[in-house]
Amino acid sequence: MKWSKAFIPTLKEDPKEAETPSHRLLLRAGFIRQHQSGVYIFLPLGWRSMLKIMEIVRQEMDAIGAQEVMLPALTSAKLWEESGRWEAFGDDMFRLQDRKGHDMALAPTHEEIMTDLARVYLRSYRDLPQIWYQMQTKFRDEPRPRAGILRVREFIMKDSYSFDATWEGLDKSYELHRVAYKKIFDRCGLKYTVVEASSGLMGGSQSEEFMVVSPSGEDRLAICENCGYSANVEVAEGEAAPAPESPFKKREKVYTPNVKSVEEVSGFLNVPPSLIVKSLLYIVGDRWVLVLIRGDHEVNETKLAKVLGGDARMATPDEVMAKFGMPVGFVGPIGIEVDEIVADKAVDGLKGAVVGANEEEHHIVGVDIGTDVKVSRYEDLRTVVSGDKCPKCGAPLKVVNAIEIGHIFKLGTKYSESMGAYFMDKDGKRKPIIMGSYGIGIGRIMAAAVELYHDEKGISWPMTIAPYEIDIIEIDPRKTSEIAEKIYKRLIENGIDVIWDDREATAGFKFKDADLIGYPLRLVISPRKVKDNLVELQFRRDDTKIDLNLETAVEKIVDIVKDMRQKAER
RNA sequence: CGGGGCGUAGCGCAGUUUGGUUAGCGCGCUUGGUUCGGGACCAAGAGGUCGGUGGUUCAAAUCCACUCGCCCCGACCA
Repeated sequence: MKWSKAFIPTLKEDPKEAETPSHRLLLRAGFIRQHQSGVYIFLPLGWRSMLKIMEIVRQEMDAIGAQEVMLPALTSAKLWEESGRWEAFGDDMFRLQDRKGHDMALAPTHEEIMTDLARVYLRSYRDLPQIWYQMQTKFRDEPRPRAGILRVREFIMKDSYSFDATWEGLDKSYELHRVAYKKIFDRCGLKYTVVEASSGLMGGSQSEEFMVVSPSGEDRLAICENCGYSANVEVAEGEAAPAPESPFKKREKVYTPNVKSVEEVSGFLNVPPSLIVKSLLYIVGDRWVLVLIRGDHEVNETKLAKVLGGDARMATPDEVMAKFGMPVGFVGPIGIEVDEIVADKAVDGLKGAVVGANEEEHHIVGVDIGTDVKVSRYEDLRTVVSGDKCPKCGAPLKVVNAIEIGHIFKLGTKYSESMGAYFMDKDGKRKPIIMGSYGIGIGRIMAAAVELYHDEKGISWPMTIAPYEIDIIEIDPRKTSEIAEKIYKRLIENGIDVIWDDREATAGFKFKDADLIGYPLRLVISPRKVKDNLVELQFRRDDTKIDLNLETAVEKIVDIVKDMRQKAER
């Protein structure tokens, strides 16, 4: 591509709406443009990178025997009603009606459509296993799109689905995906971790996420730098640091006027939050459950749902007032009449703790949880925090932000059963197809790469997903265009993705653009060096430069590009 | 949905508090010339429903009401 003919609208100044690096740089470098909140246009450079990512994904999916299809984005409400997700998706689903008044949805994911296909054609164990995938636009009406293309309402996802006759088969399909995903992300040049994830309430037995650690990410991971343990905080385990010794040796009720929150209690009584026990009321069906957790900890709703059941919900202040006649801030475990008291493990054995007195304006100090409170069971109910001990090796855990770029998931028979996807097994019995689903966010790979590889000057792409591999910069096009064109053509002949900056502009201008966009290589052609029969090759990543002899430059560059394509594969 | 911020030329902003000529500045754009290894210089130009609607006023970018859109924090959530 000649730059003079290209549509690459770079911006000299930062767009004010962009804060995260990938958002800011992708806008500035002319990769994307916003159309509305959470909806983006991919400009030529951005689309080239997206296509390269998709091609890597395609190659690795095909390599495990997966077959590409293209499903509709415009889907009938009927299928969603069958699986129960017409309701379950709620406001996250974009809905519309056709002229006849039929309900439809813009698909947020494709389990239902795939299952619908499978139930018609996969009738025998002889038809299994199958892996089908597609790359297409998904629609989710996110309550709050953010960070450019990191969280959007319209996005391209690779989603694949496996169909197996046996659970061992599912394990195999899952493992194939896990290996393929590693190859994909390696080839995209990303640094990532694979973490245990929540299998939620879907009844799935296993689920892992592929995460790129980045301050811009929305997910949070607990990682152990000592033994490599890593998990999404939704499911991560860890042992809390013990609370310090309490100043309260004797159990007594104290007057705490207008002091409700943990912070206020901590300040008023001059006691660390870890010695305060929060008492939270949950309603499970028609039962009231009191949940105890340390003041410096947060309840983990995913874990709680596992312990109490999926329908558990926190009681509203009004409900608490109606049943117990006091504000939530003064609820406590002593003398309260509930159906069960469940405590987090970190509360076990706590001595000299501070709890609500079940009486307005009062707390009780010096409480020994084991003896003073009737706890029916201690469970892991809290979200781990930095500094907790690793469950595997005991070293301190770190909690970091991360971008989820892929998720693999053993679905089991949820969809096949609800939608009637059964096959006839060897033994003549009719059985539900065992499914897995596996997603990759194509745009998120692009954004994650920018988050990972950028500096104050701009982006620095991995060779494999750069929009162009090399940028030929002419310092003075009037004097060197013949040489530049010859090299340009020969690089193209050798399969190199090259852009030739033939614009009438100063050298500095071209360098700034090149730095911003982040081409891995630059070939600088200047009259000065050409006189000595030389051209200069510059590397974006480490800002090094080497001189190449004009005669052998092309061969050398081809070797280097090929080498760098490999290196991204690690 | 709660809290905060913003909307003035393609982009970034000033002007709004205290209403008053023809709404400015930088970048970008056009034309001509000079430059040519890190976002060049000189000269001349083009470009605006001041997000929208309604109101107050002799007079509104500026005051009032409503409304639309965008960003950030939180809540929610595949």
